[in-house]
Amino acid sequence: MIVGVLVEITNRNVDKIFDYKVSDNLVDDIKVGIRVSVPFGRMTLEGFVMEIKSSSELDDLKEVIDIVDKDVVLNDELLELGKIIRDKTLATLMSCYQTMLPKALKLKAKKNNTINIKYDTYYSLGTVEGKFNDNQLKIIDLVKEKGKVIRKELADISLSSVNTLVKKGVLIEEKIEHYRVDYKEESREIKKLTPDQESCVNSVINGTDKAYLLYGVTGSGKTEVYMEIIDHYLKKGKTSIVLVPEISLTPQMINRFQVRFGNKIAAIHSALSDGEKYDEWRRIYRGEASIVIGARSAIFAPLNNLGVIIVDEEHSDSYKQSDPSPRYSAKEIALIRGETNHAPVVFGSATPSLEAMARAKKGVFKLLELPNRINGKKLPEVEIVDMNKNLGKSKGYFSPSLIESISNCLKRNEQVILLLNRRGYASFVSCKNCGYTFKCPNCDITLTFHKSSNTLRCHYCGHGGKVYSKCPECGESSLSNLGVGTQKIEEELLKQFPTSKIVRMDFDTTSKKGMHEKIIESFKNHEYDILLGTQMVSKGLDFADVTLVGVINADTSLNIPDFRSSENTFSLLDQVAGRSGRSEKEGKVIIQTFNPEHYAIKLVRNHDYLAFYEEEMNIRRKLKYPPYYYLCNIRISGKDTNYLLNEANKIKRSLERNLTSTIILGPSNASIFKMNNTYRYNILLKYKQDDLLIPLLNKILEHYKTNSKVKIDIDFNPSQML
DNA sequence: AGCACGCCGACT
DNA sequence: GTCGGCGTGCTC
Repeated sequence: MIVGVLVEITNRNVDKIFDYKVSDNLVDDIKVGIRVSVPFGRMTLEGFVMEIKSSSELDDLKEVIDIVDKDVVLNDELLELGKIIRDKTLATLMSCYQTMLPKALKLKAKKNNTINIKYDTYYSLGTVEGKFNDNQLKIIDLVKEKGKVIRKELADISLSSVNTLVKKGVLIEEKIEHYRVDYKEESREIKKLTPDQESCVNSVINGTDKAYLLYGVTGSGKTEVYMEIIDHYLKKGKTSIVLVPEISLTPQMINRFQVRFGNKIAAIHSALSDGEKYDEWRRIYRGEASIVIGARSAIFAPLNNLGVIIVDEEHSDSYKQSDPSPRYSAKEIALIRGETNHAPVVFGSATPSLEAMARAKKGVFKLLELPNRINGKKLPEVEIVDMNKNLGKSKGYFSPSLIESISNCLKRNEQVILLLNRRGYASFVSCKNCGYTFKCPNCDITLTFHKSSNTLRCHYCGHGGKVYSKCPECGESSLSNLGVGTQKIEEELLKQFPTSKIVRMDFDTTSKKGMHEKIIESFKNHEYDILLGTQMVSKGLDFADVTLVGVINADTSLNIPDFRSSENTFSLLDQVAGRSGRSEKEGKVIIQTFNPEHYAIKLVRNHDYLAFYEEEMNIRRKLKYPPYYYLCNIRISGKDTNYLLNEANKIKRSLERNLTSTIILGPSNASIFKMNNTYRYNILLKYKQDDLLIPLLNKILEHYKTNSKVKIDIDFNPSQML
């Protein structure tokens, strides 16, 4: 027997199958998809068995040293899926497999993990013979009564007595696997669905479409729809995956699923330890959990019999992995797994991504709508405050209107959420007086400020410009790249409302484990009047007494150098607006901005997503952005700038020579041009369809794989390009 | 990823 | 004459 093994090195030079002989004593346990250890050069490595065969083209083979797993860790579906992801992302196959597995099962070049299966020790009765003392008799009686007793219980009597009895054969010791995560019994408390919700559920469970877009306003009860669909498949013996952005994977959210489905769920989130994640993985693998709820990587859950895949908050950019390769989109993988398992995929959002809505309009996804809030309440009234008119009056941060609304809200003993928009809070220049920002004439994105060269540059095409000392719009010398933090806002807020209780929720205050949850709980319990936070407060929170949402600065996210900045801004504002007035009391929203006429802000007033969609689509078409064109970013990095730029230009010329229908931009400096003493250039591709692109990029990667001076990273549909 | 091989510069 | 720099190439 010969096996083809993919070894645990994530490097293009060895990302291929190596053949090994299998000795007779291992033959019976060899399966495709298990891990084995093999000699590799002078090293001993682990690797996945990719194929089993009887002959090899080489005749001098080494032998497999040992088998690591009894059971398959990569089943046929995942093995195949890895190859698809490799082909789509141009990552190494090994990196694709590594991202599919929990840390405990990843191959380990070094002994970097010692995550073990946890066992509980139990005792049962053996042959009861001889004389016993009091402790021993107590133990024997207890075991006799219960049949099997956990070590901890016997330890209360005497552990040394237990040990003696084991030695004599009176007690038999047994280790039983124990999961670190515990789920309560389900209560199967099912809420009555509205006719709208019911119709959405029926469309999916009776439908024949491969994918659905559930477009439902904030508070319209999308989660209930998901749960009902899942329940339908559960009753048919089928399993489900629910993808949620990590930020909304809160204990409350998990609890909602647990209340309904009890221990049939497995929740995979960042608060779990590696050991807990491994336990959840095994429960899924063994079919003990049928509903997997988790962030991006949960799309790789080793479920059999997949019935449906839900992608909640579909517009979230967290579904795209951008940093370590493979740069995959969990949404795309959801469609692939859906297709192979004949399972529908349901994408849900109150502000769908343009890509999703465009596909829905084309009929690629079936559109389902929930136009009303579940409690019959209207969406909150939104007031847009022009901060240009508030200059000087309120030291910038709070308009009289916001102050008044907060004050009224506090008087009524209701609660306030304030959003400090800090997205991409960085290096763009804007006028403090009028809010003017510098934009690229070619790409219509905000230019980024480069301190070192004192220039403004476009990260898409490389267009550069000098920094002005005066604002070209209003002529004031008030250009700055300053920003504010939540701490500063809290101080200002306390000056205005000295008796109010304010809690901050941002990266700093939630970095400690459990703090996020704690802040939410205490705010819910009315220990605070005002919740002040960054993007974290915009999603999923559901507080009955919040009747005012204030956005302190709507513009920051509008100015980030990204063609999606308008989309992200509209989505953020509409989502955060949805936190207000979710229960009986009517809600209000105040948005402070320097750009009151910008469509991404103006259209939030009437929650007019569809008007925003139309307007933004026009821009995308004109500027050749998604969903009209696909993007692909090629990053070229290395230590030697001159050499690098020369190679980048060579790559550009090669692309130009071979691709006829692709637009090629750059090379331009990446926004963080120098990082860890390596320099980075970007070449950006825009294309509708180009069959020659992937083969050509593969050729380029092949050409540079032995060149240690140039590193090439390719990112299809990048969510951001740093 | 490691590790050896190999071909040029500065030393006992 | 040798030690050692790290560019290049290979690992079933």
